[in-house]
Amino acid sequence: MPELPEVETVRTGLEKLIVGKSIENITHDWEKSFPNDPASVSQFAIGSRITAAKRRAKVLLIELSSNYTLMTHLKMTGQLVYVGNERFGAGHPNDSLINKLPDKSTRVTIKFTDGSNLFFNDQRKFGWMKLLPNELVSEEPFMQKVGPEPLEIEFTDKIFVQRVRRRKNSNIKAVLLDQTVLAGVGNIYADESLWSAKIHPATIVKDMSDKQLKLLHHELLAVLKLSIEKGGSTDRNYVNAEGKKGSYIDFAKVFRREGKPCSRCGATIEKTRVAGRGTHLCPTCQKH
DNA sequence: CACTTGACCTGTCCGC
DNA sequence: TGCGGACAGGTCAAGT
Repeated sequence: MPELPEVETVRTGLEKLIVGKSIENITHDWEKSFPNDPASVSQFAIGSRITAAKRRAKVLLIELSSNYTLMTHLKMTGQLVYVGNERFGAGHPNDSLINKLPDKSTRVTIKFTDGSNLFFNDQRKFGWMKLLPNELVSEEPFMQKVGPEPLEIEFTDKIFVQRVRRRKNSNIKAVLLDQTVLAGVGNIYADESLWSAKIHPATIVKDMSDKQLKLLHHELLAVLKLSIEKGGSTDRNYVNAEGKKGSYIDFAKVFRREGKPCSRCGATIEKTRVAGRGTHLCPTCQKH
């Protein structure tokens, strides 16, 4: 669920909430969620200060004053939630998530010297947080092969078309989900952008025109930008760094709207399987 | 090589 | 009510 807009929203929150804080201690309850050498953790994380919160694709890069980075992937159910000292503070009802943490899904707890905490919660344990020297971050296999950031100005429609066409025999949905083609798109924004561009998700790339692909590029950027504006999509688990949900799902045209009318033509939205994923589409607007 | 499928996990929902 | 199975969907490894 956390895709580019969700991870970017978390990043913005972390930048505001934890940059400048010093780490007092880190604990974890699941090895794969925090697979780091304890000696490195005590030497390069404990006692360090958070200097920046960056993002590349769906990966968060929390930089430390020791020139190490806490590289974090939320995968499907990961959450990074900051909890300050005032648990029952203004704007937070007693039953809000931040008053319940840590809970049974808390995998890693980063305690700061001022008594506040950053909790890495992850129900399904697919996510991870690993400590690396800054210079080794770009050496990670994923970072080596991941494609360009779609919202960077250099990512033109020409480059989009060029990169998508490398996968000429695949269906367009699989290509949008391929992180080596472009970074950050997941199931929600693949479905939403294909609806916007009136393209059937199972369309094979070689059967598509440049005009169609350029339109898809345009619609994808619009969808990603709108979602960032709305704080991302909360389908099930996603919350931002303050434990709050995003509202993009209220603006979604097809995702989780199966059985409901298409806002463009009135036909009933369908759910099917494309590229091994649950796929939402309008059977009338999105023809092969 | 290009492309597809299964594994990693837990919680929820649906049918019997 | 309880129980099995399908499903959720990001990424990597293994398969065709």
